[in-house]
Amino acid sequence: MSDTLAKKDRAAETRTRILDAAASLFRDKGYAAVSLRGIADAADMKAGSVYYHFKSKEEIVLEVLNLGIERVHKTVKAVFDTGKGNQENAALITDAICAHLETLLEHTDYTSANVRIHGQVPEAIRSEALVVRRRYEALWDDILAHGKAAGDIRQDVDLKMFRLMLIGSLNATLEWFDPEKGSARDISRAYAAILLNGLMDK
Amino acid sequence: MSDTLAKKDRAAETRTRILDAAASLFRDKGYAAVSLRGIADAADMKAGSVYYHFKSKEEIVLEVLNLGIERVHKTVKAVFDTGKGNQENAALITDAICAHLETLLEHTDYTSANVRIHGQVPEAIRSEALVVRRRYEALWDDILAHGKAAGDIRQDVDLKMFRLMLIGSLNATLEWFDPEKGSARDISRAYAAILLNGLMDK
DNA sequence: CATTAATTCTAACTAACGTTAGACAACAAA
DNA sequence: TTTGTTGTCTAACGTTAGTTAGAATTAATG
Repeated sequence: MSDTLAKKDRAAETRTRILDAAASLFRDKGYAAVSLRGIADAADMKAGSVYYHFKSKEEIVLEVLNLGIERVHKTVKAVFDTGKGNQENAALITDAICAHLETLLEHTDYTSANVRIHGQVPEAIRSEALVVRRRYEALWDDILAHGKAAGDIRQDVDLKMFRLMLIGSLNATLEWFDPEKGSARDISRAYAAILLNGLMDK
Repeated sequence: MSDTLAKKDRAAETRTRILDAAASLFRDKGYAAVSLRGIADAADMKAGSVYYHFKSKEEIVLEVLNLGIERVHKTVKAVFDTGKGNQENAALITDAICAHLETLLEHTDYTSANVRIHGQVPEAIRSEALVVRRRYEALWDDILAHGKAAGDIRQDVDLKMFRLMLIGSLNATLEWFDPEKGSARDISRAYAAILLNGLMDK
């Protein structure tokens, strides 16, 4: 019974093991620097066996990229859907920023792999991955439009540009983040405060 | 006369041609994806000849990285040195942001190569490049400290974190910048305004 | 137990990599 | 013209890359 289930899932589990290994390696070393033999090693198998589950390295990286975006997307969307009816916009946007940043820094290699290697993969892959990425950007456009409609946002801010800066600055934390020197939560709070209120006094 | 000079400089010119080619390729494709044959091609020579000027690929990338940082450093430092006596801090910081961003987006492949591949090079190289990078970060710490001393900066902002966010968000523009859709100058202005004043009204 | 299906492994292929040694060319000095 | 220096080229080296075909293994079905 659970045997049959386990059997059915065995291939899927191996697939996941390969993807996990790939995500972690891509995140650490970049796309080109990771070999299929390296991925296979980390997934406890031989290079040739990987091709039973994926037909190329590019297929693996595409799935890693998409899973990465989908995970942040889900988290941030949940925050927005929950809060948009009953939270102030400042609090709502702050929570959404925290959701993005904490997922990026703590919860999964997929998200950080996405950020780090998106610009390194072959163009055909990148443009496929862009489709999923655009959906996530659109979510942020919704969040910001929601705030603007309520009149809580400065009129002179270009929201497209703000969204680019927001996501860019959050993703850039990967380059220096060290959990020993400050929790993801603290960093999220500080980032949100600066993005919402700025640096200068008055 | 100018013959003798040209002769003396010939090796240096070739070196520069190699570095230019390498910077441009690294910027576009990442570190591992660029081959010495590719660099040689772009510099109009054969792969073996490159080794007359550099002893390894790592030596090339280290020089590209360092030249990249040094160029932004020089530009931003000039702005700071000129303005710190007679400019308001908001204007001074705005100008420094513009200097960084315009150098990054328009003036040289070296700077953008640095941003894109710093996380991809072998650790030995990265830690050498970090020395130069730290000097640039220290310049920004000076700029911000100068603003804080004048009382123009909000007391509750962690300046170390702000500096990380500032540089990170500026560098991230590389991922989407397209000169056809907006000049580097316009983007710089918009970024500075958001960083200094924030998103929210009041 | 025999058979079939689902995985994994072995072993190889071609192509490309960074690097090197030594022949060759270009040019200045003599 | 000969010589010496500087720079480039050719050709190869050993290694590793992504990928493939087919044998070997494992587990489920009859």
